[in-house]
Amino acid sequence: MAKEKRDNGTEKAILDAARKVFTHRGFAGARMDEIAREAGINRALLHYYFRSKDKLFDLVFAQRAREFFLGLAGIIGGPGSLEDKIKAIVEHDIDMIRSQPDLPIFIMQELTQNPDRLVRMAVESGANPSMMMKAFRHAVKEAVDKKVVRPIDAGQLLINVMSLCVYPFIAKPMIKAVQELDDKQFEKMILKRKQEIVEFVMSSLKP
Amino acid sequence: MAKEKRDNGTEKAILDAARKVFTHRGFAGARMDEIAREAGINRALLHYYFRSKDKLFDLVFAQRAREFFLGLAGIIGGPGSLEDKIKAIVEHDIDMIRSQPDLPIFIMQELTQNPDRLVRMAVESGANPSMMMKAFRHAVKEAVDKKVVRPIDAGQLLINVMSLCVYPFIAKPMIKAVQELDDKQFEKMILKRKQEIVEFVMSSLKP
DNA sequence: GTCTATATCCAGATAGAC
DNA sequence: GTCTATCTGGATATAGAC
Repeated sequence: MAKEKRDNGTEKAILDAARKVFTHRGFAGARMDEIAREAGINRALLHYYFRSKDKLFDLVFAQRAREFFLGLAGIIGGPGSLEDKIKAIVEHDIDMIRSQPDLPIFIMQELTQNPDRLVRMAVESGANPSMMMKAFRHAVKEAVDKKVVRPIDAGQLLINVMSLCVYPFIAKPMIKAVQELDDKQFEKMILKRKQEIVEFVMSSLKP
Repeated sequence: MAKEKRDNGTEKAILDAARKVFTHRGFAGARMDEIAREAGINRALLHYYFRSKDKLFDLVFAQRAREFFLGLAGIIGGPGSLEDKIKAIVEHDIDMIRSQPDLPIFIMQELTQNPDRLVRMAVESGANPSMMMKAFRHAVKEAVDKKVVRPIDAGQLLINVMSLCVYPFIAKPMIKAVQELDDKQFEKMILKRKQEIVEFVMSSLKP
């Protein structure tokens, strides 16, 4: 198995494993040993590739946060009518989170633990919140002026849409218990939800 | 400082401290040492009172989960029209979480880590999800029959209302960054939100 | 580059004095 | 009941052989 230089296969295996374990357990709950096993190697090799748990975590977190934000930022800040944006946000959010259900809670948990991290990352990535919100506010204003939607605060509306998409995944165990769903039924509920959210929001916005 | 029997003051101080630290850091991130310092005592005394970290955590979690659910269950399962229920849920949720912002993320994180915990606790507490949902479904059906609201799935509606209330707190650091709010402005946004949510939901439900 | 073995550190838990 | 000192286990990190 001896290779000569840094093995990309191994490096990728580690990063994949780290992503999985950190996302599921959080930084404090993650064990280097579990990451190693998941990657099919041993702890020593982990440290050979990424020196420390902190360093590895930083890489993973940055990557995951980007996943979570970048697509979204593009939609919110991009062109299109308000209705287009809302539909695209719902589509994007639900698909993204469905394929990695514990992503949001991971991001939020680590972010509450260390809020400046986000600010630092945002600066580095060159993302521009104020441009993005400006575009969104503009779309809202346009729709209101055209009388296709009732007057509403753009900030609150954006929070509403995100809430409706993300929360069900965060609260999954609770919802399953309260509504007595098994995994299959929960999945079915989520599938209906894209349409449900768009309908719920657009219906609320009718003038 | 020597007392003779179990000191209620100390016990309470410990539980308060544990509640605070566990809720903020999660089980894995919490340190017995931090709890001790927060309670103004030392680690040894912690163990004297509550034997182990696990035991202490179980107490705290059970208490917190009850806080989160019980009031809510009463509202959802209780009497009143659909609109009454919705208003009461929003009122209750926002007030509760405002006074302890990292409660939801704590519950959800620990619950994903160990989903059966909730089921066990529910059984012990005698809570009855199916009765509760039945009452809620009934309220929805009644409102639909009376034509005061459009037809809608009761389960999805309940998720919608909870989402709108809880998510903003979970996503606080993100919202602050994206919408460029400081703490004061965030607080103002939340204050407006009770009214905003009720309006948003009722407006969506119009037939 | 990958492994086994080991060092180091830290956090939970106990012993024993007061 | 409360403290200081200590034990023990587990987890991160390094050394060194292959």
